[in-house]
Amino acid sequence: MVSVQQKYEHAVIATDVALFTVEKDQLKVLLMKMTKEPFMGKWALPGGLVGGEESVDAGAIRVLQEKAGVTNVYLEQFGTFGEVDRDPFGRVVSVAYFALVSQEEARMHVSPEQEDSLKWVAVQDVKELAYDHEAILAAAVAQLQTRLSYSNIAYSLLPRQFTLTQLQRLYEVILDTTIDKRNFRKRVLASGLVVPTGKKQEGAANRPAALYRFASRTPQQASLL
Amino acid sequence: MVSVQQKYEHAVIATDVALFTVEKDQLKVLLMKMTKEPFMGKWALPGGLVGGEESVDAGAIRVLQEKAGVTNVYLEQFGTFGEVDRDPFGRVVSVAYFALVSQEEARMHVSPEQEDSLKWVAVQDVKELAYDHEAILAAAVAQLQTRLSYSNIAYSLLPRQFTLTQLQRLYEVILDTTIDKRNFRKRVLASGLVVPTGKKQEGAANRPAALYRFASRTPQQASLL
DNA sequence: CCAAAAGTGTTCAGTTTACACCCATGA
DNA sequence: TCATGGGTGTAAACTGAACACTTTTGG
Repeated sequence: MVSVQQKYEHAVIATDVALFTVEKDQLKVLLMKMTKEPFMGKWALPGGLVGGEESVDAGAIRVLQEKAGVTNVYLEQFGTFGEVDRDPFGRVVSVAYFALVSQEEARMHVSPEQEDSLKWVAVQDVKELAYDHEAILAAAVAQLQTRLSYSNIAYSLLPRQFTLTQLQRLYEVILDTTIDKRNFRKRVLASGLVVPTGKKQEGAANRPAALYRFASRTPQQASLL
Repeated sequence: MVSVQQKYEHAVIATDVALFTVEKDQLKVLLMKMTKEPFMGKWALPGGLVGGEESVDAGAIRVLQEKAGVTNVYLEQFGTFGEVDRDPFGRVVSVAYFALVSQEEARMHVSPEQEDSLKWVAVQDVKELAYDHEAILAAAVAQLQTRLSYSNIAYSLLPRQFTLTQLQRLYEVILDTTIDKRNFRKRVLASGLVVPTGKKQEGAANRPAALYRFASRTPQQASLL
């Protein structure tokens, strides 16, 4: 498995992962602070080199585990970035993924005391990332929007049980639109992808909302809207 | 630009390109015959290694030029295939693209006498390709279908001037559906993406068809249907 | 005059949008 | 009792789908 490697100039393969969550009506992405030159102090998407004996997908899963402490999340490859000069360190081609976690998982794995090295940033507030990560992030957001519109992946951004208002806000935040409440509810329930649990939310200073769950928590191509 | 390369195990980057055309009411893809073991005699998508000083996109353009003699075509990256064992030759990660040419260009660059090493095969007749190219081709076709539905890229599969029936057949062949003629014409003309040239086809044993052209021959996101 | 493909409108059903008020709870 | 978000239906506009016959040419 090494015969090629003497004969050609090589590129190193890396993966970068845009890990998203939705919190406080904002789409947020996990960023890490770079500790080495030439990007020292700048923020970047979590990433890492792919090992010689692991698949690229496995590399992305490992990066998520090692850098963000997160496992078992929705993960989707959306593009490969291969400009010669994208990494001043050498010839590195990056295969980019996006991943989704619920707000609870997000908080569980990234503690506030890590804030100096690892933090959740609202996508709209992201400025100046290392490498070509601004372009990668922009592509990740675009892909997330498309995917949300054509699949049930919203399940991976919400707790097991949720209210229809939570679900609606999720769509509004990610797609950056507003949706009519009555029309949204009609369509979501008619789709059959979301079903009532019979339970109600407790403790809010208002009428308690009915709780729903996704009929299936495996990715499928079908629109809620 | 080489500092990384002593420290890690590397993968070699390749690109594979699914070059499509539509001919005789069939979606066809260009295949090459492998001349080396372990795939000698098998057919594969044109592909090649990416050089150390060229971007991955540039590599794909070069592969198209060198292997198929084709330049200046619509080219889109759609996925990266990174299983460890996908290439028995060594650790090769492949960035996959699809490309589109009109039938005239297809014939111009691939002559019938090359048939033993290079040929156009109807996608539905493709069997057993080298490497993981069956999976790559399947993904390419899926991406082509999606893209055709949401953009004007059909322009790159047709001559500059074409009849609406040609355009409709193109959609029917690629999307594998049938479309109502009157509805199709209404929508295409209403879209404004296709405009009449005022000319008519000559020489057919039937009523001559009006010739149309695409208002713009640069890719844009907008649906004809 | 025959074969072949071009060209052309209308109706109906289903879907999408817009829109405003009462309800249940905790503080 | 007030503030907060939960929950509900209908009418109008629009969009998509179905459908058949006449026209023009070459042979």
